[in-house]
Formats: sequence, structure tokens, C-alpha cells
Amino acid sequence: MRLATWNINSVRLRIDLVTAFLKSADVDVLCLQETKTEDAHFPADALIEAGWAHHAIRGEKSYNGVAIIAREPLSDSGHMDWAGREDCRHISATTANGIKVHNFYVPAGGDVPDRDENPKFGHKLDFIAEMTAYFSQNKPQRSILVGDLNIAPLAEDVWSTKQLKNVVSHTDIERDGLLRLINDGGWSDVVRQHFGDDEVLYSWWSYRARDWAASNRGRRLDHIWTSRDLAAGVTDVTIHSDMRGAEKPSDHAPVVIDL
DNA sequence: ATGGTGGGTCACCCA
Repeated sequence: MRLATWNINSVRLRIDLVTAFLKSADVDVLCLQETKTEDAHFPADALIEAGWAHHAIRGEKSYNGVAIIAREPLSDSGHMDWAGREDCRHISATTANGIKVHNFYVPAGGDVPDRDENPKFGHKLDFIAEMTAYFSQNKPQRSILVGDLNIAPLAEDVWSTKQLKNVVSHTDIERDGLLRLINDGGWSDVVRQHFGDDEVLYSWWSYRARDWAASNRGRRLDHIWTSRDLAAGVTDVTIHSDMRGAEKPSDHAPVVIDL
């Protein structure tokens, strides 16, 4: 099975890019974040026509929104609410080969890394803490967690760990929190394990650069983790940074694993 | 320290 995660930043604007990617990368299961559309307007027909007929979707107007798109039937689709809100930041479903997939869009957290000054940062920390509590008490098996987690946990996950020390997404409290979620939650960071500790990895490059590729100031915000029983079954990992260079691109690149 | 760009919806919200 080939599974991908991609923050698409409007699935309606980029549906042709999505179907082209599904075909060219030969993806079986695609998890999207920031679909930014209510379910009634989700571009299901284009996906069905392309050969990906099975969808678990959870969207709202303008903001957030997650989806799981598959070639083979999905079952047991559901979601949970996090940090006391009903925003569309989580959806789960079981794939035809019996793997439970959790797809998350963790809050970005605003600009100021202080929960007293900036409620968005508190929301983000609360969200991560709830995920940690949930998976610590419900240890995953035959499961995969993906998404835009909006945290780059390691020094090799950002272009400058020094310059991003106080930038939301790479502060110590976020980095520690995400690593605790991996460790206590029973997950394996199979992308990092595949490439090794020293490889610099990015999945996101800001729109606010004259030339994103030349400056290459990226961060690894998008993650794929497996439950520990599945980790040894990962045979390949690819970050499709070429998609960041597409016409009218998302600011995120797809991350793909073969299992 | 600052401003840089992009998406959604309709004066700003969000990233």
C-alpha cells in the first residue's frame, strides 16, 4: 500500500493537481488537510472519475477540513473533537487492508509563542496534549497517524534551528510535546527513521519567499507515523518537493510511504 | 525589526 499526506490549501482550487499527483505517484490512500470546503462542495466527482472513488471527508466553510481518499473501500469512518472545539481537524477511517488511518490538521498556533498573550498558541498546546493523552490510553496497533502537525520537532527538520528557536512550530515546548506524543502515544516516526538522523528534511516552504527553492528555508511540518507493529513494514519514503514547484502550488509538499 | 504571499469570502479571517 502506498499512502500519502498533503496539506492542499484548498482542494477545490487544486483538484486537478490532486488527481495528477494521485496518478503520477500511484497513490492508494491520500490524506488531505486544509481542504477549506463544506462536504457538499467537496470535488468528489473528479476523484471518482480519476479512479479514487472512496472518500471520508469532514470539512467546513473557509477553514480547516480533512479528507481521506482511497482506491479501495474505506470503513468505520469517524472523527473526534479536540481542545473543546468542533472544527474539522481530525478524521479517521479503516483501509481495505485493515489499517486504521488518523488524519490530523493541528492548529498552526499564531505568531506569539506564549499561551497567555496568544490564545492560538494555547489551543495548539492543548490539542497536542489531548492527542498525547488519548493515544497513551489507546495504544495504536495496525494504525497510521498522518497530517500537518505544524511542528518541526528536530534540528534537522528546519533550515536553522537557531533562527527558529522562538518561532512557532519549532519552540522547545512544541518540539518536546511532539516527541512526547510519538514516544508516549506508541508511534514510530517512520519518515525520519527511513532517512536517518542527519538528513535535513522539509515538507513546507513559505509562500513569502522570492524563490522558495533558492532560499530553501523549509520546515518538516507534515508527518507520517505508524504504530510500532507496522514500522518494520515501511519499504520506501518519498517527499515530493517537486509539487511545491507546480503552477499555483500548495505551500506544502506531499509525503509518501510504501507499506 | 520588518514585510514578504496566498486562499476563502466578501472586510477581513486564516496560514
